[in-house]
Amino acid sequence: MGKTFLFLDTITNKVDAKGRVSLPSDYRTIVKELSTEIVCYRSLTSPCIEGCTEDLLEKLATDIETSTDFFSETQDDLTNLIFGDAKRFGFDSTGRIMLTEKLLKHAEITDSAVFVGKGRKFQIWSEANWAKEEQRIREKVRQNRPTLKNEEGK
Amino acid sequence: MGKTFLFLDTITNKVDAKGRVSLPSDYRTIVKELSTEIVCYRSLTSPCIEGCTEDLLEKLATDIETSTDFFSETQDDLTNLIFGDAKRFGFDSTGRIMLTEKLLKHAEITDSAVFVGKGRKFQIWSEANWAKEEQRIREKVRQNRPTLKNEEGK
DNA sequence: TTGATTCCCATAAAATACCATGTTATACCA
DNA sequence: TGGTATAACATGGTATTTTATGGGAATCAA
Repeated sequence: MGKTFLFLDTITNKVDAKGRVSLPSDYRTIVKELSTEIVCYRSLTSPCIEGCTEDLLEKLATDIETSTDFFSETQDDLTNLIFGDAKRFGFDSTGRIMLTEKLLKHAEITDSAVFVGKGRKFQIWSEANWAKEEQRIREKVRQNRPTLKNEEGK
Repeated sequence: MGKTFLFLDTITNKVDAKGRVSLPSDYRTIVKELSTEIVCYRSLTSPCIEGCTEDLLEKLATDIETSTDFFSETQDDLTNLIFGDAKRFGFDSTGRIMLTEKLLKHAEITDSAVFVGKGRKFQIWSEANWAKEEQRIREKVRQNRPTLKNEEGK
């Protein structure tokens, strides 16, 4: 069991004409420490990009393999959905990754990217969409105090 | 505890008149790192080609040997189908493989091949069939979100 | 021979590494 | 505590490498 690391904070960086963005330096530290890479994919539920370490996906692959069998339809659909959309992103010596057109479009990002830490994962939003989302979340919490015991309820 | 090796992303490459296709460079990297080879066979359930490293097929063979009761007779038959259908594909110095007529026909591929990462495996689709398949899966997810208990890590 | 497969070369485009600079954050010292 | 030196960072620009892909020569089988 190695060390664990959390993606934290909310950081806004510029996206240049080629789609390059600086990965927040805290995130880069995590990647280096774990000797892994960043993987990003379109969020299934929100107009944002989701990211995590390749470690985490690797673990997911193993879990899927052991909980479903080689020929199951579930395994087929799940793996298509997750791994087919995910892409590995390495950063150069200046710490930048190059997001793809597909991801940028899904998240409606043009010239600014907001990195939002989510623990083991993080998200990348456009400024406008993140402003809306943050407001939505805070509003929801104000009206309905969260509880850890019942997260699945809804 | 080595690096992780996952087939990711969705990449479309041309199939030229001779039947040659570039294997995505990420995939080639995996093959080189593992000192293995690519194996392809007709999907048992979809109009697509399925591929993986020879390593994985070996693992499947071992699994069958050591836990015959784990596999039903039907599944055992299916594995026979796979091994009988599977063929090794090496890529040339420019990174291309040459798919067989049998495989191309099964997947209805003419001039474009879509490589879809599935973690330990990948698939190769025609553009038209993949568009349909992706839509089917995303529609399914929209109506019934899969439970990925391990998505967050442990 | 013919038709197919493998290997090699050429090139355009895309991805990546590298360099330079202004800015911000951090460390250091009086 | 305040002020300055230093390091880290974000970001624009450029150079270099990798990759996909077309075409041709060499090899091989029937």
